[in-house]
Amino acid sequence: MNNFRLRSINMLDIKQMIASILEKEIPTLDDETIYNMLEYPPEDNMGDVALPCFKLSRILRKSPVQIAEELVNKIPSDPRIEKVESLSGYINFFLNRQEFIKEVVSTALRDKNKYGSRDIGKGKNIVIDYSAPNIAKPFHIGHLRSTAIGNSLYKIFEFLGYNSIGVNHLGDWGTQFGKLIVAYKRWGSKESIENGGIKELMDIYVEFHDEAEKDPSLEDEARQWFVKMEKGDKEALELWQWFKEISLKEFNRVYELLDVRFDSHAGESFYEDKMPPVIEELKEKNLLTESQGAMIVDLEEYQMPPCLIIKNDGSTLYATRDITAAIYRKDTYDFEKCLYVTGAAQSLHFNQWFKVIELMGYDWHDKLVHVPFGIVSLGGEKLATRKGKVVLLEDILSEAIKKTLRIIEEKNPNLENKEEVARQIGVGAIVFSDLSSNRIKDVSFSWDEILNFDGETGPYVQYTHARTSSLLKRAEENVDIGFDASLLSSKEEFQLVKTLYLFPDKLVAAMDELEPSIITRYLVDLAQDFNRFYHEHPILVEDKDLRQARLALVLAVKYALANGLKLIGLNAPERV
RNA sequence: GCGCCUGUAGCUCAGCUGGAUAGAGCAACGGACUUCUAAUCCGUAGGCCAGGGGUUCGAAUCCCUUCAGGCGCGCCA
Repeated sequence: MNNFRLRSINMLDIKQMIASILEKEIPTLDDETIYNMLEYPPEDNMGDVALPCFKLSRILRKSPVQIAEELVNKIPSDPRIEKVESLSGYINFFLNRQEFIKEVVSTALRDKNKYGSRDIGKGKNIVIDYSAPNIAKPFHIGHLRSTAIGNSLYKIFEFLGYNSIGVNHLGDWGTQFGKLIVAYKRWGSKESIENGGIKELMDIYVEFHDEAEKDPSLEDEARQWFVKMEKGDKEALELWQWFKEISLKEFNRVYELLDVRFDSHAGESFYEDKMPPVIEELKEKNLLTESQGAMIVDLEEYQMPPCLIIKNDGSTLYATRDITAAIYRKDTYDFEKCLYVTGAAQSLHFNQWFKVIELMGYDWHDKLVHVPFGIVSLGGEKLATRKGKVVLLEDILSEAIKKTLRIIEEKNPNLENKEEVARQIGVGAIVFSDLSSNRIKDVSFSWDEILNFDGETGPYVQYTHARTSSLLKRAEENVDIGFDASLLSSKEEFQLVKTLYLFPDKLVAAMDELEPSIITRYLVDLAQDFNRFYHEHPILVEDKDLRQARLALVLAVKYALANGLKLIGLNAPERV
């Protein structure tokens, strides 16, 4: 999504600052080019921003070492820069630390819970399709990915000024309901379903598949029930509605725990009556061809298998629904982008129907974006609802909450509202873990790993945030931008500020790459730098000026941690 | 068979718009609580960046190729 890409959005952009100085000294290059050549050096003794001169070598026909040395001497002194050095072909810029610290910390203190936010998406709508569980099937660990990634993207776009529209495209239509009706009539009862909820529905669904292997006529029966649903049969629709209610009740319980909300729940059934005109349109545009009794859009020209629109029995498919839904959403929301947060296994499907939208002549086809993620496996095996091989998300969340409560009882038994804090941290641990590696990687579910609260975890970052709160509460004094930055002179403090400085850029990178894990990992870095600082330097010291300066840094970090946590869908409790 | 994705420390992963000695966490071992919450911090150990070619002043990063794993490839979503 390169059209989201911006240069740094920092008010204080140190690369920009240095690029504009260099531009005057290197007339052959514009500041844009120089800007992109600048990098952050790996070691402290190499300064804070560096320009490798190797590429200049060819243009200027001199050795990189020579170029670096000559340029260093030409660069005029600047109050924002402490010194400039040349080292083996690099020009290393050392910032005026005091000024840099002042600027970065003050910005955070001024912006507070808006720190890092922007209005670059002002007036633009982003539709995000995520979660989308199937009715009557359990909400398992695999569904968490779509939910967590989508929810986080929702918040990131909002924070950067877009108007996000969250859509839960519920899987609430299809032949599986026919199967459920058959199963219910044979093995279910009103009471058992009322009591057992989705677990009971799943059990009879699994039973259906077991029995259907022996008796294939059950499949026909199921299909007939689905046909009845489509024809508006009262009994069928009442059962469907009932299954849906039971499922939604449970889903909502999970969404409540996760703090996830949607702006629309228009699912598959919503598009039932909207498909015929779209099919008509496909016909009019001469895109449909008959093949083996079905209607398809041929995509051979584009090196893809055909996109199936209508089955040979006349019923529609998911591509039909997705095409219809996309057109509906474009009409309804006039989106800048419409994101589909679903598994990587569906890539081909999305490429196919995106192409169909293009062939229909819609110029907004390039605003549709599939946001794929890797699969969750369980001990190396794929999760399969039909086999009953699942780990329910609710079970994982409640285990994590229980564990958190035990830790609180042990470490901080006098904590107020333990239950709520335990929920925030327990759930946070799970969500954080799910958002900590690149979306595309497959993950293997492990109880040990997901219930680990040490190291690079949600509880670690939340704990660090609570530390900042605790310090500020104990201090009981006003912290403002009047602090003396020259007192923050240690390497831990400077390192912490350097990391803090990156926060706004990380948000843009996360949006640009549609990758919440960029924020998750950043928070770990920031928390690590903070904890080192915390360990090394007492904050609540006697000296008022020093205390004020350190508290200002603590508060600035607190804003970044809290805002970052919020953007990946976690709470930031004041006390743990 | 064709296509897409992945392969970095024992494990889980960063780093991939090429740049300075490849970084974290977990696990292991050794340290640090009379002091702001030890869900913390410090140290030790652990790498032919899957293999092989190429491009380049410079490759974990780009290109080609081989291997391994995952996923997909017409009436499920």
